[in-house]
Amino acid sequence: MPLRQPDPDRILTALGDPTRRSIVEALSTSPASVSHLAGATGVTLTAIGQHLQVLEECGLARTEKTGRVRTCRLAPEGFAVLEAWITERKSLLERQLDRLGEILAEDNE
Amino acid sequence: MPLRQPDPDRILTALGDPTRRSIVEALSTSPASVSHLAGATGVTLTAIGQHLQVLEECGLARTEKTGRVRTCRLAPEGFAVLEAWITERKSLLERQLDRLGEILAEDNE
DNA sequence: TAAATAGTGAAGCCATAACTTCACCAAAGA
DNA sequence: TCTTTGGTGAAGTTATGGCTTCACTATTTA
Repeated sequence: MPLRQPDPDRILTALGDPTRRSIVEALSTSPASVSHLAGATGVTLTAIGQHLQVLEECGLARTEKTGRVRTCRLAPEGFAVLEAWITERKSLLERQLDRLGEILAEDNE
Repeated sequence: MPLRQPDPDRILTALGDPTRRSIVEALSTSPASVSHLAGATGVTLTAIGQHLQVLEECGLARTEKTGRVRTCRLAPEGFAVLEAWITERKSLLERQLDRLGEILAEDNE
């Protein structure tokens, strides 16, 4: 059972890896099995399993096993958290640029 | 001169590192010098320099040197690109969930 | 001018994380 | 039932990226 505790730190760490990004890319089209993902990324089943664990733990993916095949899909939670993080940085940054603008305006008086 | 060629891959790789995230965090409040960032992160000036290069190359930061002090600030470009990336994944994912909903609805007829 | 401060560049160390192999289990097909 | 397919777990290897040190340059201050 994965924790699925999405915080920006974990999420960004997870997305830092190119193979995991490939998995996300593949899953953004449609759900897929572990072996399908292995084929798509050119990596062993075991490796995919390990990556999936990371992706699940940070809320970027969800998986369920029916019979002998595990179906993997993206999860909205992680992406929502990540989006919120970026939005926050962007607004902080804009505030900075505004202040900079004010200072420049004052200097020109 | 850094390339400053922002693509999601580079950006996510860059943000995969905790120290680089600390730098971003620090800079989201206000611009800072290299030594200030070194103090804030508990890492050498050299290390900061290396991280800044990465952040600049992917359009997340910008720096300029006046006299002997290099001032570092966040750059909007990288964040815009990253935001676009997430938006894209989110919408692809929603499309998937919609399709899933339709299928479930058909099954219940 | 001397000393201190801010940063850069090269070179090397090292921990970690991604990956593999191997052995194994369980479901599905022949 | 035997075989194949899909996946898991443990254990080990290895490349890489983050960090350091050291030597150095360029500003700034005393």
